[in-house]
Amino acid sequence: MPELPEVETTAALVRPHLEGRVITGARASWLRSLGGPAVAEFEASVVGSRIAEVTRRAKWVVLHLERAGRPAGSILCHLRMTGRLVVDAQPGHADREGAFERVSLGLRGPAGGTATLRFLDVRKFGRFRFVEDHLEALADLGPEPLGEEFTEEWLIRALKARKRVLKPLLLDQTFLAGLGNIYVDESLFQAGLHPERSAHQVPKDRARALHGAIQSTLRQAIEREGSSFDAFYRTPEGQPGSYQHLFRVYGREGKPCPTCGRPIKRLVVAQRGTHICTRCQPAPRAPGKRR
DNA sequence: CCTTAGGCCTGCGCGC
DNA sequence: TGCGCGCAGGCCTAAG
Repeated sequence: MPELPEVETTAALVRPHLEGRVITGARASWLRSLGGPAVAEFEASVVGSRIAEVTRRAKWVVLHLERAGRPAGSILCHLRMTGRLVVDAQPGHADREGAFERVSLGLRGPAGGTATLRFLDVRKFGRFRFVEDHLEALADLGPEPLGEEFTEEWLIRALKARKRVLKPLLLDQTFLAGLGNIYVDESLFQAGLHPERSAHQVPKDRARALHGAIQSTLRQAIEREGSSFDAFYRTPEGQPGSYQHLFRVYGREGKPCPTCGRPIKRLVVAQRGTHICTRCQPAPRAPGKRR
């Protein structure tokens, strides 16, 4: 559950269980998840801090920490492919999911109640790390697609300035932060753009369409709490998101295009499975080839 | 600057 | 049923 809408959903769902609680302990069973430091070092950085606020930036969940009312660094969590955050009211019950726990934090509430934040991650690509300065750590990210900076004019100029293939550019988090494979495919379809077009050749009206497509796709996905494919990967509350039912092209190879009825094609662009309607998203003219 | 291949990991579904 | 293969929502690195 790893693109912007799924991360937004995750942050919203853990927020009420985390804000205001104090970290009383830390454990890690997969060291790479911590992204560098040893467990003891990580523990020393976070234990005793209070989680003041839970926010999202791009595909990162940010736990803002405080000590004695002053900022004391952040925990940055990236779910990558299979990461999940769950909060248990009762610490440490060993169920099926327990096997995939990589990091956990013991928590104490203002009223004294305890809980456990668990970072679960089947494939171990995700990260759960402490940083002193989250702004510095995330400085390379591009604008938020639902933020103020991301305007039609910004996108028109930004596309014009880049000589890159459209899909990998949209997946590049330093260009625009938060899109992944699913929402890029869905947005390009909605905008009528072929994923292999050159960014600088996208006409203004298509760029405007893309801007609208990205925002509406993400907003609708957030409304439906993201996309969930199988029974295992779910929101922290155990409920699947439902946006997958609204996919127009992603994962729909061979099924009819919702607009024209032609079968959806699957191709590989920049090593990523890519889904398009060849009629609604016409291919770019091959270089050197006329009419 | 850009692009591609490989690596990181595990589990699932498919065809044989 | 079992086995090998290809696939997966991400992203970093090295090399061309």
